[in-house]
Amino acid sequence: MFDIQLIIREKERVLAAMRKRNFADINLVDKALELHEKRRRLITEAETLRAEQNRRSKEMPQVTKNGPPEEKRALQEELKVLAEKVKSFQPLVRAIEEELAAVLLAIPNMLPDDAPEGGEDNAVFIKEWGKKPDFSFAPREHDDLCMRLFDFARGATLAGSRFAVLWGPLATLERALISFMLDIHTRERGYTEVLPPFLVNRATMTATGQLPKFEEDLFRTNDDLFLIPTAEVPLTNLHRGEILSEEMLPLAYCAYTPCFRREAGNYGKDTKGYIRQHQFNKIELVKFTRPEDSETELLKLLDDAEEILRRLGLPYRVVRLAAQDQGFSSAKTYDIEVWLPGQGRYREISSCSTFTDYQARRGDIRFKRKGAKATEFVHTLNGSGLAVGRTLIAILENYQRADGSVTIPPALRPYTGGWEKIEPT
RNA sequence: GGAGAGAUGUCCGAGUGGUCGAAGGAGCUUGACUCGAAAUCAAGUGUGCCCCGUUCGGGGUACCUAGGGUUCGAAUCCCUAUCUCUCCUCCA
Repeated sequence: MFDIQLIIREKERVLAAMRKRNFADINLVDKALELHEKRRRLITEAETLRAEQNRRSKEMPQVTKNGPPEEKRALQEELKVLAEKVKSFQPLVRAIEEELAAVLLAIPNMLPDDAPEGGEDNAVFIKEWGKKPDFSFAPREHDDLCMRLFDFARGATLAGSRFAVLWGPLATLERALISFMLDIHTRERGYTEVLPPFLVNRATMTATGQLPKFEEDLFRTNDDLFLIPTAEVPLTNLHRGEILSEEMLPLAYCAYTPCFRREAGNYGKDTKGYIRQHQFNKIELVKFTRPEDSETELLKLLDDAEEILRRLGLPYRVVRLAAQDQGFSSAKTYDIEVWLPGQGRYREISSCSTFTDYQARRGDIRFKRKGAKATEFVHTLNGSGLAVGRTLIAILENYQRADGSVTIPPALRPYTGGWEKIEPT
């Protein structure tokens, strides 16, 4: 929910941010102002009448007890008319408020002034880590290795395109990665592990920003529940409608969940291999912070995600997304991109963002400072820590050997029953 | 799936048609006491919106799970939904 007050106070800045995002419906801002003004006028009028009704109504017990019956009847008649009038405002006000809410829900989050201009190609390089492996042979792509263990044909039989079955060592490797990542985040990085529902309702999807605008990206059930596209959704909604106390903050949660995405609009993109699936596993990190802490907490969260790649010895770089490439609800996003030698390029493996108070506003997630009277919205942050399937791909491609076998990174071996490699298939 | 009970403020909990934004308690804040803490005592302590004055208040309005309804008037009565609990049924 965009803050109408911000529009009133700083319309030009809001518009500038929307233009920077290359957001089409810029007229939403004027629409919001207009509706807000209309609503104010209506409310003022309706509440004046209502006050009159309440005032007169208070006379009723007195009149009933002591007054003559005619006086009571007269008062009743009068109040009936007033009540009708007051009630006639209800549908008008509600219609306007619904319209205004719809408009405010459709406006993307504000951007910080230093948000980089441009789109996908304008991401700003932040840093890189690790040494790209040197191969004495032409490195293969992940699905070219372990060919029999990635079973896209049977995935298609069972469900359709963009579904896969993993066999044997790959299934184990995926499971090992999940435990490995969760252990690091919970034991070393202070996150509380959560196992949330994988299906959520409309209100939950609306708070984090997937609804109402992006329904076509989601899988929906007959019961009007949605399969989560990321654990960000249930984790961020954990405190929806709550007032947290300042001492609780920052809160840090992590969760393993499968993620389900329609991938609408990605036809023909990454159709080969395990890169882009309708269902994939992800470890997600979510934080709730005071507004003044969100910047530093974002950097910490980013480092928590990077740590997984460092432990696994996978080379990566970090970029800051340009305005047009950023998510609708996000104010600032860092992507971690892992090196994939088979593809010969970096691919996104984690996206770490601050949503400032945008999701908190939509989900009514507030906190109260010690000693303060007023409540404030928290800031919410999240990032992948990491996308499991893509980590598996990165291991295969970076640790492949000439004979088609794959070395298991040492840090992971306690989780794979001590295996040191996956044999070629 | 069947039968019944319930949902009140940060928490616990009273309230069954008007004087209820809501008793009481806990918590929290401030003050007193104290070298300090604890204990004790006193005062204060929900949120959104609208209007007016605009350090900071004042007035109004709405909110007692949500949405409808009855009524001049609803936390209180009726209907629906959601959730929780108990019993039965079923189930990994």
